[in-house]
Amino acid sequence: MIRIHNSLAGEKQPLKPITPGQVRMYVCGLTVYDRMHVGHARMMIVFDVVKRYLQYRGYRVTHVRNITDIDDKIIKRAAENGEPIGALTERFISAMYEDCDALGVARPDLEPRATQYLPAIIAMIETLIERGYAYAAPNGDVMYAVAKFDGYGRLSGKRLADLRAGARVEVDEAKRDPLDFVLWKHAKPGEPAWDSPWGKGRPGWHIECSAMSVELLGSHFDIHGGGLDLKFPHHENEIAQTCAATGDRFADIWMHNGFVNIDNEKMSKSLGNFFTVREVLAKAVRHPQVLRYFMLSSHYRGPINYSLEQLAQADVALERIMTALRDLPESAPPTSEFAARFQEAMDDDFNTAEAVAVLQTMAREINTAKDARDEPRAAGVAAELRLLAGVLGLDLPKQWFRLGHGSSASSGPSDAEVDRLVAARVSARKARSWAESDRIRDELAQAGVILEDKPDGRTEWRRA
RNA sequence: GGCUAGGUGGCAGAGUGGUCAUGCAGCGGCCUGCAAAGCCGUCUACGCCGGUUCGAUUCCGACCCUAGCCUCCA
Repeated sequence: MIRIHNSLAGEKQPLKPITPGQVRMYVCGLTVYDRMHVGHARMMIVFDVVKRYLQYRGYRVTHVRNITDIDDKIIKRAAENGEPIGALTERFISAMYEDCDALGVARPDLEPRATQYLPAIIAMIETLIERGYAYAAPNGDVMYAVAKFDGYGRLSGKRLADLRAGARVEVDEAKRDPLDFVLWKHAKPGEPAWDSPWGKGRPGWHIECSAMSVELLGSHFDIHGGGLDLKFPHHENEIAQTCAATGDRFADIWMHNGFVNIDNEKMSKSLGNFFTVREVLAKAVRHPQVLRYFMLSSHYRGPINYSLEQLAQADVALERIMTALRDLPESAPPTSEFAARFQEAMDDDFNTAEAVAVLQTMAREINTAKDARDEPRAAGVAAELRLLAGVLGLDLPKQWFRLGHGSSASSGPSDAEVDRLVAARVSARKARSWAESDRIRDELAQAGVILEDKPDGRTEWRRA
């Protein structure tokens, strides 16, 4: 039984798919006007792992992740660049794929874009007006009348009165209630616009997710996810829109991943304290899997503090697993003694930190078997380790030991040169010329290459 | 001000009413020509104050502190 923390209930609840054996999940994706940063990467990785694990547990998963390809920031950025909007969004959609592919984040099953769903969006707004939940404002916008929806605030634990009291009220003549939000924005001259019953304009941000999720998954589905910052108002508004328009329950479980912090402050565009995935992968880690391991080593709901030190720790920890797996045949039949503990951890609201601890325990078991010269067992546990790591999306790259951290790999000697020096040292050791042997080892150490002499006379090397 | 999370050993980070997180770092040992890797052993932990309990880091209450949301944001 998989239990998931449901933001709507404030507690863990058992996953009970509406259709047995099948999980339908909608995750709010990106607004494509810039490169992904590490915070986005966390969301991508978290729900990638959710999907992989549900599949591992035998569910068929339909994973929808939208792309917001029209909104104020996109329009603004395109204008700044003097670039057509379509060209801008295509560029950053490609960039998103590039980053996700590097991180091993699987593509969603369906990836709707707002601009492709205008009819569904407009239809939903019309329904909301018909049902009295929305109104056309004098300025041409269409607004959602928050007060009309009974359950407003349930997800985020807010009350309308509190919201009004604490509101830094933006005076907007078009709104009957300061908390009302826009469903349809009338177009200003020069802005991209679609025809609608209310004149030319574009959809508000919240309505697109309501319309697209209902269109693709129906008015009642299993999981709706996204970053914690979307809980209010975005998801609150989605619930208000969808439930009012369909009369159905919408998502049963709401999942929110925590933030990536820097110096204990949220990483975000507005604070300017963000690192893009591309620069992190290029400069801060030897392999994208290090970033994934870093994300997995703490719980998805809590905050995670981004720093080079933390990445270095993740690197060392992942290397321990790589080292255990080294030199073992991949074809061995896997053991099945750790899956239960792994599964117990993951069943409990996707406790990847605990799951990773199981992986580390397996690494120790492999090393112990190696020490005991029990190769079949070492290979068997290694095979199971690979299997379970795969469920977390860790693919354990073969080239790991050649990679090294950034600088040593790029500026040091080539692999061929290292191989040559290592061979020379093996000869020296055979002749018991320890001075020469140590000289070569020191030379390589200077270049960031660490040697390991094996009991059988071989010498392996890796970059630090 | 309202609401929501959280405060765990040198660091990171899980978890639990009474024997183990896990990784890194430290210390002692084994292994090694010496190393490296690995293995074994080992060390100071649960913000503060009360309460419940045979027993609380784990439950309850107050307090202090931190972060987030209440405005676009994964």
